[in-house]
Amino acid sequence: MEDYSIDYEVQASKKRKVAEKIVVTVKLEEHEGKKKSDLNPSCDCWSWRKYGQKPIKGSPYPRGYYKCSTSKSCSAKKQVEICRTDSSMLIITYTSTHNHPDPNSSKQPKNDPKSDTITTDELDQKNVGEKDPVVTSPNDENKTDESDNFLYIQTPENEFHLTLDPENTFFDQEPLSYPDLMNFSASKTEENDFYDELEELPMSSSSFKSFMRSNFFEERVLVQPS
DNA sequence: CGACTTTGACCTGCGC
DNA sequence: GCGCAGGTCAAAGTCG
Repeated sequence: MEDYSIDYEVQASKKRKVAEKIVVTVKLEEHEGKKKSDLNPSCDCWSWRKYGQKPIKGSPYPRGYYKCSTSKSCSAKKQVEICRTDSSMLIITYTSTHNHPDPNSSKQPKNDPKSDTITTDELDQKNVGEKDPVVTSPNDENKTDESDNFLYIQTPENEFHLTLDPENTFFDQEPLSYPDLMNFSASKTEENDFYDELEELPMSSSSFKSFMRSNFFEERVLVQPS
């Protein structure tokens, strides 16, 4: 996972031309037993409104489409899907940027006493000074985006990847490393073989929803690239 | 009652 | 041009 070049060029996807994409990987398993009441949605600076869901070919899991509901004029969007190789991982793809200030910027404390999670501010602080060459921010000029607070790692596919893992062990356990991600797009045969072994979506859309909300919003612990 | 989710239909881009 | 697949719309339903 080294030597990823930094490039913010517009990505031309296989199916569609997509502007800048930011891909975030979130580990979920820590939260499976938690209740909604235990969650801390405020960890997410933005509110999102779901506007669609589609099954994705080759994936047992549907992809959810969300728009920023903080501001009607905001064009920020995200797509959320479960990692194909590890159902405990979420893959969140952000497209477009927010055109309004962070709604929680004034009320989000540096350290939330009710949460042992790392806030986006903390993430930023931790990331600042990191000498890892793969760490970057795609949005140096426009600091209103939540992307400002994330760790971005760009793959050769011109996508920025952020890994969030409550145990900081993502790369150690490696449910899905960058090389793995690359392999997905590189090897159709292996991909299809893998899909043959996958089962049906193990959860209803509603449980998927709560599962998404709860797990993605609650914890943001930065992985230390090893 | 407002905000949000669900879901089928429709739109659009890409490969053949 | 056609068909497929991803992305979006919008009406209806749900929830707090």
